[in-house]
Amino acid sequence: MPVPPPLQRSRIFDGLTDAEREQWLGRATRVTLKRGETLARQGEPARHFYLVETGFLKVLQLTVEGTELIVRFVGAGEPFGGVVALGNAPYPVTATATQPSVMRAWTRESLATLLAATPQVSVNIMREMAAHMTDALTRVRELTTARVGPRLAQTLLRLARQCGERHPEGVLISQPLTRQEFADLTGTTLYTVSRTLTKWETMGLLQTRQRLVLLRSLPRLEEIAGSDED
Amino acid sequence: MPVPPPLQRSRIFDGLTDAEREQWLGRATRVTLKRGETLARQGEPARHFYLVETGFLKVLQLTVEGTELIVRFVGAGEPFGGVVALGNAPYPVTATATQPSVMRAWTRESLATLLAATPQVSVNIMREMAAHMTDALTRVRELTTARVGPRLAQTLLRLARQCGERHPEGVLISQPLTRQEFADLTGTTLYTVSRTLTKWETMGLLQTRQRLVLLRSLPRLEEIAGSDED
DNA sequence: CGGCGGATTGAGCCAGTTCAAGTGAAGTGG
DNA sequence: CCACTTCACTTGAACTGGCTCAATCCGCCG
Repeated sequence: MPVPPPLQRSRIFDGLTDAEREQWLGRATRVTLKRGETLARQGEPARHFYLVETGFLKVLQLTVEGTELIVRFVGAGEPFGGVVALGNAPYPVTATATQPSVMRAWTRESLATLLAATPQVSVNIMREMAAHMTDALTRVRELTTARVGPRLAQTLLRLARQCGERHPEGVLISQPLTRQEFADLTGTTLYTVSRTLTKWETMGLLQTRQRLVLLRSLPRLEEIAGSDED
Repeated sequence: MPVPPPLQRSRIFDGLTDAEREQWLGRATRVTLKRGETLARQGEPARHFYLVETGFLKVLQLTVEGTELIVRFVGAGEPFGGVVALGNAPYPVTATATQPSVMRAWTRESLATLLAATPQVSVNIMREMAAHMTDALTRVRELTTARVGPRLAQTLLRLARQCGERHPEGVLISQPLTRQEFADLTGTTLYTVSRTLTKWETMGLLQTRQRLVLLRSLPRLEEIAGSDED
């Protein structure tokens, strides 16, 4: 069986030989998720390590009071649950499929065995974690300093990086997101998002059609993101 | 030579035999820092992995514009630079001693060798990272939802956990911090911090003397931290 | 068609920022 | 030992970004 392309390219397997990659994939089981199904629930024991083969996950953190924080999105080739599956901590977040998705899953035991054989993968997992850490700190810094405008611009640019698709007239954010979700990601209200996006649309910076956003001028958005005005 | 107590207890060495611990410490060099000296600078190649033997580090992230974010404090027994020393990424943060400090340092090469011998340590390092990740996400969530009062209370409680000292009348935050630093940690201004702390002082929740803060009622601070009022 | 989830837009308001002035404690150098 | 500077903190007063609430609109689906 040929290895599916998105998994071939996964940065998790950087530095491995094809044989080693095969060895990993051979030990994995397949999990399919319908749109809206939950892969892992915050607080449950972390029994598996996952890699997205196709589809998209939304990672949430919930508070005791019920407010939720969108932590990140996980696309094809990206891992989920790497750290916790090794220790025996529960999942610190909830992961839900935002579209029909196929995952590869490894049990804690397989993971431990495979990591012992190919320790390079733990370095790769740590690198991913470090990147997420940097992202989280960037969000903290933005929230403490920047105004809403620049923050929203940053959010759009980050999403473009995470799930952007080339498009004749710019970059399309391929995930359909509601104004509320943009607001959650940016740390504001859906009203302010609506007003700001409308303003930018009239300025020709972007275009929205329903829940999709097409960025038409990355440079000007970057300019806004870096300034302290909007 | 006996192993110094703070390193004995370090969670980084959880699950290791005494012999393995000795093996780690035997490969480490000692670095001493004066107050204000910088151990690692953001952007420089990460050549070492460190463990604090005595003292205290302040970890900062700097933006291109020069604003700085206090990421966390690192006390005795805690590691610094764990992830990046494995990949070959540069340090994503700057670490400065806030008091005279002694560090244990391992080169990338030693680290790789030792981790191969005692893989449990990588699990421990990942666990630390996961904890920091959770902290960062908690900060993000607070910044997007909570008012200043609860956030400041959370900051005080977090500091108490990170560097609190038992004291006859409560818990003393052992690090001297300016109002500006509290403001940076909380995501507000030094003026608001000053006003809020003054108010809480008159309510008997805490006491400040110069740059030190003594928390006199953790339960009431937790109550404020969890509410959406102040 | 009506119902429903999402988006827009207007108006008012307030938490918290900003600016400004003043106090006090800790250095520093003559 | 005392003037002078510096740094941290407090407090008052005014301003405002963006939140809140409410009304309305739009597109989709059964």
